[in-house]
Amino acid sequence: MQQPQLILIDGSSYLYRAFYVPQLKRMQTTEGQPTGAVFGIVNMIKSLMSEYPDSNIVAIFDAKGKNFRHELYTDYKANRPSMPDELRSQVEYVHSAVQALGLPLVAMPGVEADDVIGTYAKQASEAGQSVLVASGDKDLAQIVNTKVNLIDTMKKVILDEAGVVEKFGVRPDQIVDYLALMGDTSDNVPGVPKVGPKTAVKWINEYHSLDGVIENADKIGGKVGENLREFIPQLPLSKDLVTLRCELEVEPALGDLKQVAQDQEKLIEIYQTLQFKKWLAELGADQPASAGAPPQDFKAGNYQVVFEKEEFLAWVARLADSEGFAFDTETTSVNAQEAELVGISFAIEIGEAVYVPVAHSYMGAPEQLSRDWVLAQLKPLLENPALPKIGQNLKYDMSVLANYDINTKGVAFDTMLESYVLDSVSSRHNMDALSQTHLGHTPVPFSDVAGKGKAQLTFDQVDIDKGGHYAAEDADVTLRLHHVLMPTLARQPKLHRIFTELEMPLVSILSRIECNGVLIDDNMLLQQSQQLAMSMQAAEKKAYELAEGDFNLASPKQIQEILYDKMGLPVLKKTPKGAPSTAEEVLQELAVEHELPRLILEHRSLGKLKSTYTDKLPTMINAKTGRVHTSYHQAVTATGRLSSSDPNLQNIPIRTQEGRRIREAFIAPAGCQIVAADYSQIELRIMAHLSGDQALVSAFNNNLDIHRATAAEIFSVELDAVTDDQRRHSKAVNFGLIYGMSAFGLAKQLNVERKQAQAYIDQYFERYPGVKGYMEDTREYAREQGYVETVFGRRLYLPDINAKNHNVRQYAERTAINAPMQGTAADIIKLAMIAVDKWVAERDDIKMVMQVHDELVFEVDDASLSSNKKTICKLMQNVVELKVPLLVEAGEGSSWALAH
DNA sequence: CGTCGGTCGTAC
DNA sequence: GACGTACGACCGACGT
Repeated sequence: MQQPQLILIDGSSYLYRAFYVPQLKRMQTTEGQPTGAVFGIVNMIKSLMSEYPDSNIVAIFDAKGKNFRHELYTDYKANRPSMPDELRSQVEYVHSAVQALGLPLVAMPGVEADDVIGTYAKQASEAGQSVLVASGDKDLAQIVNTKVNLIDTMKKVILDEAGVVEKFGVRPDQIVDYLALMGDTSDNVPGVPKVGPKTAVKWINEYHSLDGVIENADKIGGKVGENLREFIPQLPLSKDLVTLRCELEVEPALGDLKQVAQDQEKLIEIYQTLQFKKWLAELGADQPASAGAPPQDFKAGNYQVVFEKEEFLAWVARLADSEGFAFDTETTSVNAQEAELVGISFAIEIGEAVYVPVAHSYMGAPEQLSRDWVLAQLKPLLENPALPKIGQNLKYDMSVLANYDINTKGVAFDTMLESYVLDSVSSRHNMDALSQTHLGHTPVPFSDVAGKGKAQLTFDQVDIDKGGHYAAEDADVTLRLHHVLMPTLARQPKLHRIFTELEMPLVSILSRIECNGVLIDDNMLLQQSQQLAMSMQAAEKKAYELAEGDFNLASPKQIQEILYDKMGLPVLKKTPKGAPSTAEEVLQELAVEHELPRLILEHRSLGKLKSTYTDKLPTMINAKTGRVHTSYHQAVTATGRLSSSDPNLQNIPIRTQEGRRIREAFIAPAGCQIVAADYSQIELRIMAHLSGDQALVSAFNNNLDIHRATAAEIFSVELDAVTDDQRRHSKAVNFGLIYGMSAFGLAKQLNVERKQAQAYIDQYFERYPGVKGYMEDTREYAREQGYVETVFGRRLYLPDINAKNHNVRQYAERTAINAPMQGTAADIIKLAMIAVDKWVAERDDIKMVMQVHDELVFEVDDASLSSNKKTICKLMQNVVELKVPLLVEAGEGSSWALAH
């Protein structure tokens, strides 16, 4: 059968099968919504569609509720557990996906999917059509004939009549008899005890049918014979149960089943929700349009490479006369601190760009203009604040140029940040992605020019013509992106202000902070590493003794085997995947009773400190500067925070004694002190401002200890009667509120009954009704607008806020609560950095060296320590006026640890 | 031998 | 299932 005219998919059978495929079982979205069954079914349908493009494909599912078989036999499917929640939550998606793929979806109440399939197959084959039934269910073998075949797509085998005989040992018309004899444990259909496939086939081949077997029951000896005779009265019922009803009045009628075109938008929506990235890419929708600008035609540009002085000077003149230009540096490294400039490209008009190579050094490379000479010509332009520069991730180019003593000014438009401010959530902001979405153009990939993997060349080894085209295209694409994104941004005044007054000024500041770097005492860290190694060895040795064997203390899987399988400790909690959890809190619980989990915990925390911090940080010290230069990322987080990497300086330990020692290695050079200034309770203050809640506002206005004040309210006691425990519990409530925590989460955090946690929350909302109202309003606003905003108007889209799925929607709701507070805090510290930097720029006795979300860290000369500290606090506190004051606490010391 | 997803743990 | 935002180490499965 080449191309069957009709394909009938047994949706329900695949639903279960896909769900239980081990590889698919683990699939879920980042929010924890399982997706494997949807993936499996959609994958199967897609492959059928591509294999049989000319066939009419229809999907049939079981309808909800009981069917006629339950009436025939009350115990029908009685053994079957109800559908697991992880599968139930996917059914809705499967149905939408099937329909979005263009397939008619049939689900008839009162009968099973198999009956409907049987009926359609019969009608179609009698009308002369060839039919292919896609199912993993053996029951359907009974409807196979010359026109109707069965396919098991998971195993890729087509069963015709001969195939059925080969697989089951009986003909299709004997399948019901065969099934009746065996029974079916999963459906709870009774059969003859001790009769399985082998015996059933033997009997049917001997006596041709169930009736034949029954007639000859006396001739069969042994225990099975006895069983057969005993169960003969049951067999007609069993046969009835396994026989498909192929004479149904089906709705819709066969003639009305017509596969239609895919609904791309709907598919994209589903794939986005379920995070099926590969398929999004197939639909060209992996980068959703945020600016809504129609992709323009991208005509190949006029790209040149410049080798001659005169030609270059002509370009310099043009750049100087322009009203702004896009540029891009090409270098030897993605790390700006280590990067050497290889070339630089410019674009003034769309479609025209030039590349100036200055340091390509492969064998046979043509002679180029000298780097120093080129930079000397460019320096006045690049440092001219009145000449606007456009770039993609300009911080990188600025940092590279800074190492050639060029202090880039007029850093006006960064396309990465234009995109980020427009939509921080649903898009990525790298140039290739932006070009794809907004220009409908795929730039030459870097790997095409430089290769990939081990064989990847640094740009100085890249052929000048190839590299020149690549580099010129980058400048051109950047300019084009700017022309698309900036007008969109300009139409939204609040976002435009965030961009021009917050994000763009920050670019130079971050470049400077990175360039400053921070001084690290590597000897101190190496010593700590050695101590940690010794402690770890000791823990390891004891653990092996207790476990009576060696195992990897760092492997959750092996710990699982030892603790739960070998030692039989109780499983207190499972991971989302169903494996017994070895997470910190679980082991902590077990550690009360047992030594081994305590040792594992100890080993784990020591190992974490060692590998992530004390071993790693010394390797990150730049050989030239002797300092550590992190990268701050300005277009990563959904809320507007910065992130830090290579190394991440925003998660250096502080909460535990041993961890805190790492901060002792963050030091000031001789003659300087570290000053750390952090906003006190900034997110709660923002909550007070946003909600306007009287009690909360007045608590801050009276400069109360906020957790104590909360405790006084929740527990209805006087401020000075608050116990330590009450304060601790209130602190958790305050944090929980910021994160949109539930009673369950709070209970877990505090190790109290859920009821008690709920009582705290209820009491809180009663005492702070403004907060309650604010949270309700925020959810409502998010549902209506599809986004939430910070105080300054930074926008955060919540595409899932109206999702059907409970989990997904709740996740979006928590984000809606948290984002305005976290985002406003991020905006405020960015403003503070701008204010502080303006002041710092005019002095040489202070440097900004780190930002950690609500904290700024400086190196300050001893001489001007106390006055500078005061100024920092003043600048940070007064950067914005809210309904409550901002409080900044600053400390000083020879190390970061001491500055707290 | 590299890539990638899952899990865990650090920060605010 | 259940607390928001990140980065990164390690493990183990998988593919070249």
